Amino acid sequence: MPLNTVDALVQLSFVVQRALATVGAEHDLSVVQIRMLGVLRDREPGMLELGAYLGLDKSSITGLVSRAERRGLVRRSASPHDGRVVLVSLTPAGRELTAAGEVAIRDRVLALTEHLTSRQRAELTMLAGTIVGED
Amino acid sequence: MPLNTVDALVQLSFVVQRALATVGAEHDLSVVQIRMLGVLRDREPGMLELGAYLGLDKSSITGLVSRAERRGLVRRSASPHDGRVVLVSLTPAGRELTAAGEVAIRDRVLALTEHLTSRQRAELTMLAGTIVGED
DNA sequence: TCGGTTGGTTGGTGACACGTACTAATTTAG
DNA sequence: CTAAATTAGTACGTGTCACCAACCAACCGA
Repeated sequence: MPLNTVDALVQLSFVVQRALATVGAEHDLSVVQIRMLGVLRDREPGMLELGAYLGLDKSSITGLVSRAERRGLVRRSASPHDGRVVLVSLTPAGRELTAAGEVAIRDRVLALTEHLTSRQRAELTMLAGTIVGED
Repeated sequence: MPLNTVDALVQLSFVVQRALATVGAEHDLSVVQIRMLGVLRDREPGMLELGAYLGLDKSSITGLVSRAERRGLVRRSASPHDGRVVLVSLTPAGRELTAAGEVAIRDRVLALTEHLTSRQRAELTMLAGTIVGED
């Protein structure tokens, strides 16, 4: 019995999230932490700004960053421009782990599309890109 | 800049999950609870079986069901066939909430596809269905 | 310079997930 | 037909993660 659009998208999201969680578990990372590391790849935001990227309250960010900092993945530093702001950035160890996770996620997610032709994969990429409003 | 397949799927999953979380929040339901209610729509599983559907450990299910039970959404009952088994089913209130959530989720998720033509929507549904291995 | 705003942290609460340890019921072996 | 092993579920402790409210320090505008 074919799925309707809603069920298909919802189920797909669960499958992808499970893939992310599985990869994360191999490195003791939660999905949220993976997202955070991803954000930090090419940014050095303040706590509040980081929270905006992740859709989290600032008080949630404090703990998230503290746990990652305790593991040496991330670093807090003072902003030279604003004494209130705490900038967050990847440490070398964090950057290394991020790179490794990136590869693992790529493999795992691409494996999900193994039954698609490359044409279908391109089509899916385009459609997903439209929905998420790629720039 | 167009996204690659992996990023597109990952971002799409976050967008859909956020939609689910938003709808859930309107009814004080987490995404996990929404999933659980969805599973129970047409089943009356034991705790362990429910855990298998959700990919959760049995010890996680105890709390999940207890919280829903406390809210009157779900009911525990003894299995007539196996004295060890606790069957979980929706109460009328739970069924009502599930139906309301279903409509809200449909609206919210379909809204995500508003920039797609109906042909694209059908294509996306088919591709997603292939990935999740619809039966 | 003083009052308001902004950025972060702290502390409290609650959901959720896991592993371990335990009980009760069932099944299997001998 | 009992004794041992397995199975279903709960209880408890730990940790992540999310929120809100209260707070402090730094900044900014009048």
